[in-house]
Amino acid sequence: MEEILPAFDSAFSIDCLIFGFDAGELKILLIERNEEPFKDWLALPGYFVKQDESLDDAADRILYELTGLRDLPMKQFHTFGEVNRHPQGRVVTVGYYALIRINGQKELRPISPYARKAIWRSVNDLPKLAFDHSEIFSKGFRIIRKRLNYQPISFDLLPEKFTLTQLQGLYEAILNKKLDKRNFRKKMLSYGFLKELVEKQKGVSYRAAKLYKFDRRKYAKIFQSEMTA
Amino acid sequence: MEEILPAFDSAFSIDCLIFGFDAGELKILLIERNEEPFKDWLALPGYFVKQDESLDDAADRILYELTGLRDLPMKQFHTFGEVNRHPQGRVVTVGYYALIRINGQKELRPISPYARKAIWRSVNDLPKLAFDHSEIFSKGFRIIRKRLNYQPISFDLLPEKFTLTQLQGLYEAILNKKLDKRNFRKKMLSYGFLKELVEKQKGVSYRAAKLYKFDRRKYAKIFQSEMTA
DNA sequence: TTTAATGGTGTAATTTTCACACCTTATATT
DNA sequence: AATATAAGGTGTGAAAATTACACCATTAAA
Repeated sequence: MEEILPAFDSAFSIDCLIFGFDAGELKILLIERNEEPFKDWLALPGYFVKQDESLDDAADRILYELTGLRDLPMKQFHTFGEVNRHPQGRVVTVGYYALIRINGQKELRPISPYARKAIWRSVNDLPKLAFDHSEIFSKGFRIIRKRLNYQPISFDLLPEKFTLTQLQGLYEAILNKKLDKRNFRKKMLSYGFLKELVEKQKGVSYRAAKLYKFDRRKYAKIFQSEMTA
Repeated sequence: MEEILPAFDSAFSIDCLIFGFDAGELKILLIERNEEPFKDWLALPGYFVKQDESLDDAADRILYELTGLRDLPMKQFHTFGEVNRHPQGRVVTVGYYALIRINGQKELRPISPYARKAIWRSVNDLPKLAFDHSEIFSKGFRIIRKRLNYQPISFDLLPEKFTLTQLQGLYEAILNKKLDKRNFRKKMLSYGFLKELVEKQKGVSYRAAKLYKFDRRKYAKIFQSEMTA
């Protein structure tokens, strides 16, 4: 191959915003860095892209190496390219996000030595993060929150079987406001992608709620235009 | 600075999707390449980012050098990172877009020798473009079209004074469907950011239409939440 | 004066959104 | 067994937004 690319001291990286939902709180997955710079700081799971892998592939690999999570349906949300965002050189980073089920995941265990551990932290209680990761988080969260107004995206955050109250709690956590119970239920059910189960909630000390499942088939049919973009 | 970045043969670039509107047609700005690879092909205006400039700064500079257009309010829409998208090495490119007034622009004149000229082409009649630019165009156009459903973004595409019919024609060109005249007018006027002028259209051989101006102040007030994200 | 072309306007039906309160059911406690 | 606790579950009316729909007015050119 001819060498015509500019000879830069630069690289690109991926940073991942992985949202989870647990105990009524929206959480995000962070790693404890085990490498300079920002050794011992909390950071978004992120690392350099290799030369022979696409951004999407890199996002999958990097998330796996740093947290043990695999094959999440991650999507790009923004690319960050300020000149001095990385102390050791020019690094442009592509932000990816996914929304997942916390409890559906086995133990989080970093494979790579660059992360000491991976932990969930409430989005309402985040410390200052390494690099410009606090800003990456803010930007990504804003984008995802807005997206929720146009299309329901949150089913991957819940257990497979869930109650309408759980679903509402999730929406409230993301949008950061109270919703009306009757109107919320009416609207969600009207979409037609919730499948009512015979089964009921168990182990609660009050009236057990009906459980629902998310019907991906119908969801995809309804929102296919949004999904292709 | 310590050298710790991976020593890759790689670079990042910017590609710009500049939309214009003229004679009832939505157009896009292309350059005729004057450099290998893809010499003589049509391409999106795009080039490499320098090491000491941010992505946003690079987008401004590159567009200026290739087309003579300056200081457009460009925004990122997606980053493309397939391994073999560039024949000469690993190049990740960040897509930016803007919507502008074709006639408000002085003559388009590339400053850089990399482009022979810059031309407007109808989006409905695009040839195969250099690199993966055809795909970049498709993806960007889809994203922008969808965005139009949530917020009016198109005033920069029209002359300063415009008729409601022109505005409707623009919406129809972007959304690629017919709209109802009365409903469209009612809705647009209800936003409150169109200022009716006393002046009328001139030089038409039929009843002259009222002219309107876009009130940026009011627009910003109404859509500020969308603009900060 | 006629024609061609676009400008400009209103209403009723439908759908969507929003605000709002009470009885029911399951369990735990006494 | 009775009661207390905690959440489950349900409907209606008002207001707002969306949709469908057709005809006369105005201007300049022929």
